Amino acid sequence: MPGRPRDPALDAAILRATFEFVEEEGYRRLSIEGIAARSGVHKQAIYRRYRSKGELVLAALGRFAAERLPTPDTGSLRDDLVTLLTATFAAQRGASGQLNRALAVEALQDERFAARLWTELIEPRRAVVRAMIDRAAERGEITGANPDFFVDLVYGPMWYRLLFDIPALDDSYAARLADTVLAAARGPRTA
Amino acid sequence: MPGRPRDPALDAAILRATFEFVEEEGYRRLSIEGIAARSGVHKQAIYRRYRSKGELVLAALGRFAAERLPTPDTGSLRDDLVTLLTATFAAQRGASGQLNRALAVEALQDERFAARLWTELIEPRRAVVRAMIDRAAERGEITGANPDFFVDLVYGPMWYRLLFDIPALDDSYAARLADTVLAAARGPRTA
DNA sequence: TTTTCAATATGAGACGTTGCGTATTGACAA
DNA sequence: TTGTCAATACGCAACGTCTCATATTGAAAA
Repeated sequence: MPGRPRDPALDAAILRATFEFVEEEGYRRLSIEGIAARSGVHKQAIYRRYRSKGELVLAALGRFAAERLPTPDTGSLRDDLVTLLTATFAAQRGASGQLNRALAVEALQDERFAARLWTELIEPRRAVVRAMIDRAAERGEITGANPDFFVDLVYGPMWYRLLFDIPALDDSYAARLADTVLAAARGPRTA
Repeated sequence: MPGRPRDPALDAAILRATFEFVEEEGYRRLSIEGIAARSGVHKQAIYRRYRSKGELVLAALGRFAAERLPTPDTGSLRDDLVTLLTATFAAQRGASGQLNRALAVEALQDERFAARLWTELIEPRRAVVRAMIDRAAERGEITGANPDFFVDLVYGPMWYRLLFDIPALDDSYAARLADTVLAAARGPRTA
């Protein structure tokens, strides 16, 4: 039962190397063996911790990025959205974007991993937006129909640009998206 | 100069095998060697025609799916959108969806291929929606600001669900999305 | 208290597999 | 004579597994 404990320095070295690697060279060249070589950690030490590259990237993203995203509650749906999206998009322009791309590749090739990604990463972030929408509905700011669908409207364009054109995800894009979601959530002009 | 001409039967066999393969087994197992084995065509015959798996899939999608999408012009933006999205989403639930996923994987790993994909496939489809929006603006149905941004609103959620949950792309999703884009395009309620 | 022992981690290195993309060969069609 | 065809082999990269000797830990035995 006791056994030698895992070296926490290796945990950190692995995640750090993953982060740096993907930031410098993009997802294309990211490989377990590459991370092992870069971090000086043996390949097996990585496989002992993560079953696949996807799990490793998921852990790396959780460690370095997810906690830094805000959970705004300003009293205005638009301000909440702008705050969240500005920070989120800024992260996508850095390592987070590359890691998200990596996760997308893994998810596209493995349905079970896609499910894990959804519940562990995507859904929690959806919940943040859903809560913002719910609060706005309570305040009477919008009509509360289908909050879940509006969440797609928020994150859909982000992933779309994450796939094809990350630099498009700038502050003005965030603001426009916030305005647009707001307009849509308010319902058709002809009440 | 002439030399022996390529066998058109091979062209067809390759594309057909690609189509069937991806439909039955998803993208995960799609490989040039697998397609070669399945179609009875030799690997080199494929490489003679396509430089990479991405180009092959791009060709297959162009051949079997892209031409079947409608270019509606009903006189109503909502009807145009519903018609286009219903047909597009239906295609995504079949082989087109798998092929698009395959293209996404290739694009994520190769910037140059991503650029090709954008200009050859994504942009033409965006143009269809942009044209619909432009016509609506001319009719005074909507305010004509930023048609390109609204195109993101149309295709963003589609790719998002293409990544994580294809079955969600049903007729009701198409209708809701059309309604929502319309509401957003009309601008804020307070004129 | 000291020793022993089972359990686990570590780096090093090798292994078989898959898929990539390239090259060679000889037959064959224009 | 040129380019396609099938067949086959090749080098490369990365995967994921395995064995080995060594190191580190907690618990049990002396």
